[in-house]
Amino acid sequence: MEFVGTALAEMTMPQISPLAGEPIERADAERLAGVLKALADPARLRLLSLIQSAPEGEACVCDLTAPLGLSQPTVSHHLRILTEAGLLEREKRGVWAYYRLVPTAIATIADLLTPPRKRATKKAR
Amino acid sequence: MEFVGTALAEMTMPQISPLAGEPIERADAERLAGVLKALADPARLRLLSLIQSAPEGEACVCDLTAPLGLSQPTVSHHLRILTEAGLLEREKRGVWAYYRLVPTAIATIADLLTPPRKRATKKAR
DNA sequence: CGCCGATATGCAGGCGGATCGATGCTGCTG
DNA sequence: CAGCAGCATCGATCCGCCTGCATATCGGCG
Repeated sequence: MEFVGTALAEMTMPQISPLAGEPIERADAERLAGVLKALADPARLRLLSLIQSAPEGEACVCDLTAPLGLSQPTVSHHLRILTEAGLLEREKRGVWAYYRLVPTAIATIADLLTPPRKRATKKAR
Repeated sequence: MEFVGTALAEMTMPQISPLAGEPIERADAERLAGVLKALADPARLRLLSLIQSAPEGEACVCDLTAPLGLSQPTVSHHLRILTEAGLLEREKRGVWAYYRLVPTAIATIADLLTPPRKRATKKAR
């Protein structure tokens, strides 16, 4: 369901802090859980790590299957989930599909989880 | 598996940044994924939120079943998972079991996810 | 001491997800 | 224009997990 892809944006804009202040709504919990579920997999964490540390910050599928020890369809599957979650972006160049991290996606998730050490609205830290 | 409970501490100490710098090892990925998996559930996110926003920052099972709309065994099950993941701590007082957030647990996860905003080693492309 | 209320655990059903092999699709390339 | 290489999709299998019902356990109370 690619609604997950929009979940990050929807939660980012109102800047809700799910784990601070008022109890979160069921819908917010499901959206955040959807994004976290995309992260909560060893293979996908390693994919993000591999792509982030790749030469140009990008990598194609053929570069990722070997380090992971997974079949190409499985890697494509994980990349698809990460992309739909809004964590990766895909660019097709010729025969290759290059994936790279969406700049602030993961940081956004981290901010959503971080409780407000400060009072009301936190700016930066 | 209560090894998950120790996962947070193990990752915290060396202050590894799974999603920054070198590609993470398989073991680190599995540990982090284990903790994230505990978070990646709507019911558990709402539990954390409810407990955090409760009067004394603590709540017993009987206070949580109604807001969640889940059966008591199911709520106990989720609380158990969160506790084993190191996110909650349990205190039995009389007949009641009070749960509260482990102070910096979630913030630790957020820090693990947060890429180095500080230009430590990587160039921020 | 026996009952009741608050939790935890066992058990089972049902659904989602991780994985792989096979297959289809699309650009290169000779 | 064949053939091949890189990816995505499909179908199937296997495993883990969320949930509820039933039951066990433990502490307080009459």
